[in-house]
Amino acid sequence: MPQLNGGGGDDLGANDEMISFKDEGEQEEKISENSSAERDLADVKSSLVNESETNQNSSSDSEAERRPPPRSESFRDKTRESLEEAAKRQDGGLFKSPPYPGYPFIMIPDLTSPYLPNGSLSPTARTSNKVPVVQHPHHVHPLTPLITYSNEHFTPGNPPPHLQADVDPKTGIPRPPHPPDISPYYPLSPGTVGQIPHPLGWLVPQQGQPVYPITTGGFRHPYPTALTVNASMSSLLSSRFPPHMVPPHHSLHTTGIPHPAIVTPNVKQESSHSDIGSLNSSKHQDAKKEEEKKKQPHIKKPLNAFMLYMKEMRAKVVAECTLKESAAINQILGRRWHALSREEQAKYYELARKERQLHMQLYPGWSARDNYAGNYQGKKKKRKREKQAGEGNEHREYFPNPCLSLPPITDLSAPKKCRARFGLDQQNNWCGPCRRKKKCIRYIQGEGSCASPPSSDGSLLESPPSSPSMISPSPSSKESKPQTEQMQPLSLTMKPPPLLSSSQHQHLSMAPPPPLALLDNSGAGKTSGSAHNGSLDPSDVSSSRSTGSASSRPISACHSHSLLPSSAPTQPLSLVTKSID
DNA sequence: ATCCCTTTGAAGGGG
DNA sequence: CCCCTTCAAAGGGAT
Repeated sequence: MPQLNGGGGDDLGANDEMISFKDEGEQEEKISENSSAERDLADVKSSLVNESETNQNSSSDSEAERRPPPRSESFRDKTRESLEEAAKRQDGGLFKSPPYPGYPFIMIPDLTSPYLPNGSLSPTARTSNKVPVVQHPHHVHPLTPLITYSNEHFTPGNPPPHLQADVDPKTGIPRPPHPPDISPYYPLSPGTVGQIPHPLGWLVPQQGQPVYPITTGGFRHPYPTALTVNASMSSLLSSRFPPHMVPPHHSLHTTGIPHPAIVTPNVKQESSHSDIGSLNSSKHQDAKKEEEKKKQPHIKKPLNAFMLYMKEMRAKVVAECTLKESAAINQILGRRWHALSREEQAKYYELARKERQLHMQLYPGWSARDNYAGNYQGKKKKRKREKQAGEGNEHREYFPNPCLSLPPITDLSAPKKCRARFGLDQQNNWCGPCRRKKKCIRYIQGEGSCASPPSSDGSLLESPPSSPSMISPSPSSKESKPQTEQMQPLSLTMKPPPLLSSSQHQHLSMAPPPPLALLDNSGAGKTSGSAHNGSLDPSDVSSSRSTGSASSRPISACHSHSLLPSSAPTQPLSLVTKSID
């Protein structure tokens, strides 16, 4: 470890990644210290971090490791600290047993450089060289092991015992998180059919062997830590790097398997067409081809935590709600996301972090900007959503789904956050916090329409969790969170549907009360709330995005009516939707 | 055939 | 530094 900075950082350590969780990254560190929640988080993270990392550290000298975004680094360092602590606390140490069930083995690849961008080794070679660590029982691509994410999915063969659980009872085959539904995070271009539809499929070194499998339940596997990642990355680099993007050395290995993130722009068969094309056009086409060549395949952005979560959960939601419309589903997912416990979210954040890291390594030169409309051929135009000022939101009640059955809150009276109410165009009218992407004062306070009735609306079922931050005044409360996971499903499940009314209540009842959250609330306000753990506080997050949340969220409707006690008022209710009444 | 919708998070750019 | 915009997934709906 590069220096753990010692103890100093314990607390902070936890935070680092937390940033993601926190809405603004504000403060809180201090507060959090005490909170057990933090610890939990820290633990989680620690768990996430693989020991290997520590090992790596030793090797850390290599810059490669550091290469990763500063953030990550900081994160690591911090995490390490936290990790260490956690380790002490938990196992006493290393993850003797995998923190997460899914974690089959620990890889301890040799970081030394192979992967480094500079490095030019062939993956295989590297792996071979490297530290053995545990290998996957079955035939896994050598590289695969490197990535600890989860093996489950891939393992065609037999999953490790602990993994068994994930195995689909029916088939007996280890199943991917959400079976059929989930598509690889990075869909491959049509041509690449062979690829595995695994959420993190693109990580898979070779077909069938996804590197980052996601478990159904959520990512239960410990994330390998940078180490593994690096290793995996290196392998990936060598194997998948798009030539153009790849530094010379990397180009060496081309499996030919496109990285999920890489999408060939509509390219599709144009090239072939061109071939076919008449001579006349040949010139033209040639030109085109060349251009295309120039144009690099479209490399997609790495998925963020929420996107990963969506991928994983979408199928469930669809099944539960029978909805198909993505917009509606996404709303639900958004709520569920907020409902997730910190731990759960942490998993996704961690995973996302890794993805970003990997992505960076794979495509060093890539910039999100590259994907902006027009920057690459594939993309057509940007969708600009300029919703006209006020209008947009208000009306927009996009609510197709019965599950969501809540009445769209179309009318003005409906409480909305400034962004929703006024729209982007009229930001002048927004309250300060909204402008800053913070919690809407008006909305919360209840000024005008903003005020909150919404909170009341039961929609909160899920929300409770969402606002955990608010809620939990006491650290202990945090612990309660776990429920959320279980709960989640409930919340959404509305199958009965459309007419849930009575049933809804039931669900509601089932739904986890907002246990955590409500209490604390705002006072602490965002600061405090979020603060405690920093990162995870969903509420903050939501708040940050004043946008939609405030506005009606039909979804919640699914369940119901509000459980929330008025107590919560201060909180942003972002999640709350209008009650059916 | 495209874009929109919807969600959260990340990143880039402008002021 | 703050804020805004765009994109990532996804699939029905709208244009």
